[in-house]
Amino acid sequence: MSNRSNITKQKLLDAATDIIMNQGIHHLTLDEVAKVAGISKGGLLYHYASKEALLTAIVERLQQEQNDLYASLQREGYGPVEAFVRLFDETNLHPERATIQIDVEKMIAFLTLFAVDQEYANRWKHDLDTFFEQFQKTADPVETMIIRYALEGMMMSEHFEVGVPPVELKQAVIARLIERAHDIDRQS
Amino acid sequence: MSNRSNITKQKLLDAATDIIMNQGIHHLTLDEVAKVAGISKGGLLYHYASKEALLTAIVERLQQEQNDLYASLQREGYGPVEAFVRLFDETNLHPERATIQIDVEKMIAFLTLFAVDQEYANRWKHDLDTFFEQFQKTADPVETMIIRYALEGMMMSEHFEVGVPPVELKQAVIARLIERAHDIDRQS
DNA sequence: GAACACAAACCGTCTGGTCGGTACAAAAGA
DNA sequence: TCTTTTGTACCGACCAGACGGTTTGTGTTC
Repeated sequence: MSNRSNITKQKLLDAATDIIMNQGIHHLTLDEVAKVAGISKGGLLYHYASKEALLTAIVERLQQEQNDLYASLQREGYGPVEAFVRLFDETNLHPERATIQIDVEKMIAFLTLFAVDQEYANRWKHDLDTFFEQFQKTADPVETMIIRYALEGMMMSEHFEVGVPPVELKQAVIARLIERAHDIDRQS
Repeated sequence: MSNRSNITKQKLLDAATDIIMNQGIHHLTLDEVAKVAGISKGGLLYHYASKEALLTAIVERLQQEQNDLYASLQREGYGPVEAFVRLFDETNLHPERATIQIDVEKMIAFLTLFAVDQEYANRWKHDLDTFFEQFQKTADPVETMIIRYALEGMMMSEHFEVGVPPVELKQAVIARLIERAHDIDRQS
C-alpha cells in the first residue's frame, strides 16, 4: 500500500469521524464523506469497498487510539482503575495535552454508531469484556464497578446534554472518583 | 376518539416499541411497524400523520410510564434518590412486579432513539434537567451524582452487553447504591 | 349516509453500490 | 532511448432498492 493511498485513507476516516461528531450518525452517507474528504465517491469506494468496511476501519482506528492512550497513562505510573478514570478527563487534568481529549469526544460520538447497529459494537465488545474482567479482581470490585459505571454514565449525560451539573460539581465528582480509584489500586 | 381507534393506536405504539427493543432503531420503518402491528401502512399514517408523530407518541407514553413508576415508588416511602435507584431494578428487588421492568428495558432501548436524533432527546431533556436539579441539593451532591451516573452507565452496559459482570456482582453494586442512596435521603 | 377506520397501489427522494473510463507512473520490451 | 504495457488511484454518471408519504378506494359504525 503506497503512501499516497494511506494519506487518502486517513483523509476519508477523518472526514467520516468529523461528520459523526459534528453532524450526527444519520448524516454519515458515502456522498457526504466523499464531499468532506474532497474525494469522489468512486475514490472512496476504491479504498473502502462498502460503507461497512469504512465504519469498521473507523472503529478500529478509534480502538487503537484509546488503547494507546490508556497504555501511556499506565506507563506514567497510574494503576489500572485510576488510569481508566483519567482516560475520561485528561483535558481537565492536563490542559496542556488538550489534543487527546479528542479521542474521548470521538468515543462518545461513536456510541451513536453502536446504538444504531449492534454489529459495530460487537467489534469492540470482546476487547472490552476482557478489559473489564480485571476490574472484577480489584481490592473492591463493587466500588470499582461503580466507578466504571459512573464514568460511562457521565459520558452519556455529557454527550446528550441531559441533566448536566455545574462544572464545579462535575469536577468534584471526578476528583472523588480519582481518589477512590487511587485507593483501590493501592490496595490491589 | 373512539375506543377502536385507541386500541389500534396502542397496537401501533406497542409494535414500534417492540421493533426498537428487538430489532434496533434502524429497522424502525413505517412498513415494518405496520406489518408487526398487523395494520396497513395507510392505517398507520391515518393515526400518526408522520413518522415523527409516531416517535413523539412513543416517547411521550414512555415518559408517562416512567413518571408514574417513580411517583409510585415515592408514595411507598422511598426518598428521591433511593426511588431513583429502585427505578432501575424493580424486578430484582420485587420479582412479583416483573411487568414494570419492561419499562426500564424500554427506556434503555430508547436511548438508541436519542442517539440517532437529538431532536427526540430534546423532548425529554427539559424534564430530565429539572428532575436532576434536585439531585444537586441533597446532603451529598457529589455522591448523589455518582449514584445517578453509575445507574445510567449500568444501563448502557447492560443494553450493549459490554463488560457485563456476574449477576452477584451486579446485585452487590445495586445493593451498595441503594444503601448510599438511603443514607443520602435520610440526611437530606 | 356521513364520518370514521382502514387497505393498497403508487410516487419521489435518498442512498449504497456498480461500472466504464481517465491520469499517470513504473515496469517491460524494442 | 523510445514505445508499450500494466497497475494504481480516482472520477462521475448511473442504477436499484428502501423508505416516508400521498392518494384513492372500501368496509364499518353510528
